[in-house]
Amino acid sequence: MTRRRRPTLDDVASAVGVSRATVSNAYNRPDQLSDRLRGEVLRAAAELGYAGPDPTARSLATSRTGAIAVLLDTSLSAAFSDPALSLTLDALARVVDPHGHALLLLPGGASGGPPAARVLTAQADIAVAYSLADGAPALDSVRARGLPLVVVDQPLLPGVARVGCQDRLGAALAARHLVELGHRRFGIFAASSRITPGGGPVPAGSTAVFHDTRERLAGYLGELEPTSASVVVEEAAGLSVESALTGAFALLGRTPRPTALLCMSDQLALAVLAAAGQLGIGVPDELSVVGFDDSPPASWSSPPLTTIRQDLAAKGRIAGELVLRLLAGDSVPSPAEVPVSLVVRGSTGPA
Amino acid sequence: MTRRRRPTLDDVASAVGVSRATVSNAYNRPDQLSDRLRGEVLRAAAELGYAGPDPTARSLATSRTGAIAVLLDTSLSAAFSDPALSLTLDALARVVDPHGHALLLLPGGASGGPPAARVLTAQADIAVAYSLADGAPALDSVRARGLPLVVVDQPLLPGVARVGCQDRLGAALAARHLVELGHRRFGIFAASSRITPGGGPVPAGSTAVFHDTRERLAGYLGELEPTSASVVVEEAAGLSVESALTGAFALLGRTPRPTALLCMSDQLALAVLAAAGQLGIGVPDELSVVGFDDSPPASWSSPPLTTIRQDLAAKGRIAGELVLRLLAGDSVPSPAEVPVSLVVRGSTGPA
DNA sequence: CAGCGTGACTGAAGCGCTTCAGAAAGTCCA
DNA sequence: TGGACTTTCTGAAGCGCTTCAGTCACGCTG
Repeated sequence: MTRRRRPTLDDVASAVGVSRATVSNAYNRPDQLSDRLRGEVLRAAAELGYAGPDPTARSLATSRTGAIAVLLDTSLSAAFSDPALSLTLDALARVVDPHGHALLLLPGGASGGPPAARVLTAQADIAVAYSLADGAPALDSVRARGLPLVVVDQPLLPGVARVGCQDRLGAALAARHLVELGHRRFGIFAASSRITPGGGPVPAGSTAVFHDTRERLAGYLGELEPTSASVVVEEAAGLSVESALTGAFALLGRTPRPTALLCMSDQLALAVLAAAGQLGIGVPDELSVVGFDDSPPASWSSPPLTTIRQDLAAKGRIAGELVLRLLAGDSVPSPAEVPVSLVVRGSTGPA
Repeated sequence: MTRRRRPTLDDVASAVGVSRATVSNAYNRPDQLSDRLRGEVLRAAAELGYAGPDPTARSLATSRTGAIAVLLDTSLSAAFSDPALSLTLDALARVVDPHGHALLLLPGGASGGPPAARVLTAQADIAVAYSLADGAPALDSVRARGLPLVVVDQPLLPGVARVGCQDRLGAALAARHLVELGHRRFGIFAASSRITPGGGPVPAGSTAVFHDTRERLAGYLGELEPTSASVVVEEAAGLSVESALTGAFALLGRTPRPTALLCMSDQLALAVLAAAGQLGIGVPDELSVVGFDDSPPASWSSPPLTTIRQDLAAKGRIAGELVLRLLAGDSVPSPAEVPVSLVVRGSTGPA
């Protein structure tokens, strides 16, 4: 099979005996030519095996690629084992899809985000960054290219559109709930939040590189500190379920054991539930656990998880709308935040 | 802020006083010019705010986009709630990433795959189809464009690279295991396998549109039929956890209740475990359950799941290698299959 | 019948880059 | 010292498409 050169617009044009522009119009502006001629063009195209304008060439001419670069902090499997990401991205995709935009995934590496070079050579009209660490090099590349940018759950940057959630408030709600239940010994469980993931106890005053971690921590502490309750902070070593479990065991092994655990995500909270189960610690009798996100698995666990609900689908949808507006040339919209609320289920009880 | 036209290669060239080709070489073939000049070029580029060759223009000139279109059967959230997909895609990404390829996600719609138009306009060098229904229109579009294609868990098509697993054998192993444990009343639990998802009992002799479902069913039945055991087949209505649960309840509500359930994925098996738990049916005492895939959650459940292991990461890696070979111009490699094996854990026992 | 609006189609100028066959200028060795 | 190489850089031809300013012919109006 000699792989003949794919036919081009010109081939179709000369086959029909019209100009190249006319064939282009047949595909892109049907109103610009008579139905008769258009039919003829399409027929000739089919005969020649011409599948429509080459996407790349079209992109060059229109300076539109139809792709949205999604900058992720981690590998794909790690990223998608987080239901919150899946939901958010799905909602985003649903918004932009009807406008012909697909998602180009740029997974992160060791540096905490996609390599700069990848971003520079990615074919995309706009970038969406999802919970990248502060100062990730990928963000500089986006800027260098002059690509519009939407950030999700990240600090607000000048000239950048942003959507997030009321992290601090949510954390405060969670903490207040536990305080009101009479708890005095607290543990806070964070995902890996330092660039070099080691995990373990987090010394007071250290600063996370992730915006949401920082904010939630501030929310928890803001509520707890006035009560003079005891607080320990533990950080998971990585993003895997295994490292979450390890961290959970460490937290439950502290003496005196906290009676209430504030987890920065449902994933972490579920790991705590699993660990507590294995250790024979009764939830909520001996231990109260609060999650964050209210992702679907939160309601399936036993006991079902008390958590902070944020509307992840709405967050994704908003991100999608920001993308569309930026792409339409609107000026950078003001940052948006989805509201949070406390959802009390079965994993919390009186101290 | 007047958004000045982005600088181009030419701008840099004339700023330095060299030809356009030299600037191009400075980026793509450093050996083609002296280090001194290259440094000068890069410096001028930085000064002008030139972030490197425009990806689209480069693609047009090289006829390489650096993107791999991933054709999915479902929405993103549905797709990524399946750990098997995440793992496979992650492994694939890791293989192709070092070669500069990113994944362009084309989620499926109602038609059971991405719309044909999306495929025709997607900027990609090659397509990877993951478990699409037979005859999905997206596949025709791929062919029409003359894009190379790698299919995963799909029937072999002429001129297409394929990787799958030993579905039929795996299913047979699972069934044999249960037969040997003395079971006589079987239930088979399939994911939604008809184009119009209704769910419910599956009449004997009906044909699934998904290759793996078909093969696994054949494997189960091939082992069970000679034993004259009773077999009922149930299909989930959709891909969500909810519909899996609904199907599980339906299956457990049959009278007489099957004592052994063969599930076509771990996800389905876990749903059965959850349903059994709620109904107070003891596993493995009153009910044996076997999954398929051996995805990570299979070993976390209680009881841990007996399942058919397939090396998902290997499958993804092989898919990635097929992609690279096709992209390198190799002729279509012969189809590959990852082996399967029975992993006996705690969810199966004597009848 | 002059004048004009309209529908249908075309010519040509890009979009920004890669690449290949040279040209120019050194370098080396006999 | 001169021919054979090398190294370094350039000119120009694409890559395949979109788009805009027209051209042309036609029918309509007053």
